[in-house]
Amino acid sequence: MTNEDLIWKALGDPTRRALLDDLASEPLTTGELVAKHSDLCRTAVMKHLGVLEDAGLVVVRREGRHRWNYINPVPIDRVCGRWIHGQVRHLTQAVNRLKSFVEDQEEPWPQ
Amino acid sequence: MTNEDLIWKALGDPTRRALLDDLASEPLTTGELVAKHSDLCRTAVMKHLGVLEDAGLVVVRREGRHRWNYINPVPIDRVCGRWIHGQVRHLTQAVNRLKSFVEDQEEPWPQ
DNA sequence: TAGTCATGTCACTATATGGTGACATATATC
DNA sequence: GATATATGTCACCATATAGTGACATGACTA
Repeated sequence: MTNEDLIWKALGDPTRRALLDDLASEPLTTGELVAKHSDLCRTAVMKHLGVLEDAGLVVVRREGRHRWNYINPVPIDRVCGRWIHGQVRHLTQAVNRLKSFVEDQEEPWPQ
Repeated sequence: MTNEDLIWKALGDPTRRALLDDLASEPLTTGELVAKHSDLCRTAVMKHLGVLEDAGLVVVRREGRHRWNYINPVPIDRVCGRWIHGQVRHLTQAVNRLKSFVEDQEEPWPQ
């Protein structure tokens, strides 16, 4: 399991992306995050934070009895650069291929 | 489960990202993809292709007894634009927060 | 020091997921 | 038509994952 795999797996869960969204604007304690997600118990939030921390997407600072969770956008940017831009590099030719085969189809392809 | 959730979930598996890598350079039949992944049985490859198709990341064209799998980079680009760029937008201030708190720590934060 | 508050940890459950083999269908080829 | 080939489908298994409640730890506060 490479670090990049950990990042993708962490981002694969909608709850974890929501947690990252919360942390994007400001660091929050675990308790504050739990308060924002009334549908989850505290243990579930902590598990998700653990996954995000293992992936390096969240960095933790302990202060007294508080645990401050910081988003770490660097890995996101790295993955975006290495994989997604690599994919998008093929966009033009792939779209051309799609166009040429869609001419023989009735249904349009997914947006 | 929104379409965006399906995309992230599909990208969360390393095997599926490898399949997309294969399709990035050229469309392939299912049999050709199976040949490229000797560690997987054909059924497993087809399941992964089904997940990618549900997410709209792969488009299928049937030709006789062949099934041609095309990558569809449009959703990847859309997700990259809507979520990742939104995350990276916070990069500067987040990095500043990280820097300021790291001054009080010994260990550097994950790369 | 006693109590509370926030966090950490453990055992457990239900479901999702990745993987497989067996069998069915459809198409090209002899 | 008989056969080989590529794909489709089904039931099944093992494991990973998300989630929960109960309990433990550790720090602030009266």
